Amino acid sequence: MKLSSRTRYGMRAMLELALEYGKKPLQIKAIADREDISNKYLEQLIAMLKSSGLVRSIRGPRGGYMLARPPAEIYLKDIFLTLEGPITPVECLEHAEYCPRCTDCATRQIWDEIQNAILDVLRSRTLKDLVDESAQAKDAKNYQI
Amino acid sequence: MKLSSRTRYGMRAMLELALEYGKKPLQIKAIADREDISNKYLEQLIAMLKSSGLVRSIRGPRGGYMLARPPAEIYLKDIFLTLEGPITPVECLEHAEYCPRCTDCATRQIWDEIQNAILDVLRSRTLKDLVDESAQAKDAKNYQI
DNA sequence: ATGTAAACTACTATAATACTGGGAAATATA
DNA sequence: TATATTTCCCAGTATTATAGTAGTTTACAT
Repeated sequence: MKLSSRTRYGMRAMLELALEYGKKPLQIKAIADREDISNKYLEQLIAMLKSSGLVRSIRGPRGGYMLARPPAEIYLKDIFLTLEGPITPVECLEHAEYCPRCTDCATRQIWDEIQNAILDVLRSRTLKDLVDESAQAKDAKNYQI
Repeated sequence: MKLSSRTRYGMRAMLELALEYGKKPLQIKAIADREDISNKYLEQLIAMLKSSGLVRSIRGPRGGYMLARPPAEIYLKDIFLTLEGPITPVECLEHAEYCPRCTDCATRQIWDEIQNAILDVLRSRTLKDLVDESAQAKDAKNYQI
């Protein structure tokens, strides 16, 4: 039950874009450097986020990427689903054709609950929440010094 | 975010054992047949469950497997953790050494919440709950006919 | 003694992940 | 218009985990 690097990297990249929202476009290289992610790999992840409509891009010099909408309108669920794919612990949750195993149904309920528990977390938060938390964390750090 | 077959099979096998609790030991072959799981593969899964103390065995003819405790005392969390390993979406949740990425902290909170959401479901249920649900499902089916 | 069933060890195919590399297309700037 | 910059697109690869298979040994009820 580990998260793929795809999703971890992608989520962090989206947070970087959110922190820069309203300013100049952010280049792959800049994000990759800040987040210590392989340039080329990140490029592919951003492509996924772009094709799902979460990110826009500008080509050429001074180009880069930016969020397609304000951070407050981008739910973590959308980022997650784009990168990690559908959250379906078990096949028969999506394709509920005839289930030959009677004992499977009882376990299936559990997988269903888990799926919903995960989705609840991801639906309750937007990128703005992450931005705010980042700012708070930074403040707390500064006070410590 | 898919569940491994290991965990799906294992959970179903445990439910079979729970349904048979207090009766005669259940053989690998019987479970594998009922749940349509590879004999040899299931053998390995049961071995994991045995070494984590959830299952006992009797060798030789008329032997087989049985739950080590009553179904009501076996939490799904224990089965899950045995088969799926620790639920750690992100490394730094377990090994919280110095985290070099400030933006990672905000995302980390999310992974932590997800982890807890999953654990809450798995801690709230025992095998007995699954047995009861199975019985109910069977009843409902009989009424329909 | 015989057959049954668990226990142990080792091997293997497949698929997904996490990359790397090369070039083509767009575009701001000089 | 030339050039440098940056996205875009396509293809290849190493590593790893998963989901098995196979064969042999050990325990034990009859």
